Amino acid sequence: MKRKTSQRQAIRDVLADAGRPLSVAEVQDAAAATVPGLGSATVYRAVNDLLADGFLKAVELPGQPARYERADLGHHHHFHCESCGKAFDVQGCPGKMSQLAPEGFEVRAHEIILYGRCPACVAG
Amino acid sequence: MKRKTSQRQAIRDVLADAGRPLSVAEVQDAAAATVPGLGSATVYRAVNDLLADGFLKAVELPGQPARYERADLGHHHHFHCESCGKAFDVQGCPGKMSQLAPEGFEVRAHEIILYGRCPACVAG
DNA sequence: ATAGTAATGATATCGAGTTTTCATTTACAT
DNA sequence: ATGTAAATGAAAACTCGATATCATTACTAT
Repeated sequence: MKRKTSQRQAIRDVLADAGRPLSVAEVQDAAAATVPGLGSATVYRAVNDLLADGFLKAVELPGQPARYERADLGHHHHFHCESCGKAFDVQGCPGKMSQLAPEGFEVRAHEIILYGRCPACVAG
Repeated sequence: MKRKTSQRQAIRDVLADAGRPLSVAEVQDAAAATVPGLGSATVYRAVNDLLADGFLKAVELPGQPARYERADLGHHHHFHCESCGKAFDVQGCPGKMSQLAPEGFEVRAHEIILYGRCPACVAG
């Protein structure tokens, strides 16, 4: 049976409150503040369970380790800061992406990724 | 000094005529028809040289090995077939992507990736 | 034709992310 | 409190794309 542990609770909390997609390394760093000594294997296991539960969904960016965010966020896209490497959510979507595809292609989904610098990096 | 070999010629030809981004494995398969026994290390080396020459540019899709296509193609985006795994070019772009980003974000570039089934897989 | 050296191909190695192993710890039903 | 089985953490192993090594092949300037 499934058990509640401080590790899993901390990992879930970090992801629930992040407001942006986090990598396993980012989750580990953040959750280690609550649970010192937290191991990466534990984070991987917890994240995979949260994915299976449907609480998280994966955000894949080219050439990057997978990030994870709450599955209940609705349609949106992502911004990848080329300076600090963090990923952010961007609301809104131009829509009608399917029309870009040539005749004969069946579009099931789309992803838009913006690249640039986040506010913190623009300021710093 | 640089030398012309049948391998490099075949690799360049395959990429020049592909009409879509090819992975190293795809290049190897296609070029092996012209140059039997072609090794993957040779393809990696030739592709890296063509990148350095500016003849190719890399196309990165999430969770996929890098693909390569001609650098002279102009702004466009990509379609990834979830059935056969091939990548395709899609012309056109909704434009004004920068407006999606929240205040304070500096957008330098964007990528749009469509997912679905290509005509061959829809038919098959 | 020959020498010099870049290119090739088989193989080993690397590197980053992720999973597995396993001894130990710990949550939880009893 | 106790037993048992799930969870943890450290380390090893694994995956897979990409690079490096090295003996051999084969362009090309002479």
